Amino acid sequence: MARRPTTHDPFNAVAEPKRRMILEVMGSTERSVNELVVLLDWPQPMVSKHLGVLKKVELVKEHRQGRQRLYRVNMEKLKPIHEWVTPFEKYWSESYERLDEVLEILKKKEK
Amino acid sequence: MARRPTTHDPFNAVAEPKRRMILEVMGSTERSVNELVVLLDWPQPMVSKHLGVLKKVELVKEHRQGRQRLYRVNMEKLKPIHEWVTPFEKYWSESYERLDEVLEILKKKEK
DNA sequence: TCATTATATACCCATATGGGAATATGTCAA
DNA sequence: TTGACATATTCCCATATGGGTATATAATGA
Repeated sequence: MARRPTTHDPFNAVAEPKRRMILEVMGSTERSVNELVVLLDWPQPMVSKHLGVLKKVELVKEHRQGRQRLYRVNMEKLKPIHEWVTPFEKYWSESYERLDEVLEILKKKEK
Repeated sequence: MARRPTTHDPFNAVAEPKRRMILEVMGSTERSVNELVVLLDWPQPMVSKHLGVLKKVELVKEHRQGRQRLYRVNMEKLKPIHEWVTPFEKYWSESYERLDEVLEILKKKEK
């Protein structure tokens, strides 16, 4: 089996920095493709293609309006990423690092 | 340019579910390769190869001890992922969704 | 030295990638 | 109908992937 496609899930879709930038730039605002092209200063096909990936994993919702297509971030689909990474957060503090050392020392003393 | 290598950064490394599982299983505990092989019930080369990727992006630290190699999660490298996804969190609550609708209605009324 | 244990590496292959350029589709307005 | 605008799609290619199997490296103990 090869690497899983970028369209397989949000984790893969978001591994590409350009797609993260799109989500950042959009924020909570609905944007047309052209607005994004201007804001990001990328070629239009590039924006469309990345939006296509984001749409397939439902990280963005598309809404047609005349000849424009308006996109907005679907925050729900970012939840799993947040929920996966958050449990590790409790080990980040320096105090925890020190606690860890203390426990190691105590372990050795027990012997 | 092709897709960026899995070893390019933690975002790419963690896009693979098996590598996320390794980090979950390790938690805050130092583990030898064989312990992981037993805990995960995967072929040993598979574990080693995924650990190799995680090591290259420094998501794990390696510590040799006799013929064993002990690995532990390097929580620091997970921070950027947490920090990237967290700002979107404020838009997750239902109340915000409703607020958004209210604002849309107000906008229409202005016209 | 040799056998054993612990781990890493090499080889194979089908598959998707992202960028660029060109072109297609779709929708409006006159 | 025709042209202009907005967006999507197609074609190209070098490159890395993850799984499986086999083998290499490294460290230990007898």
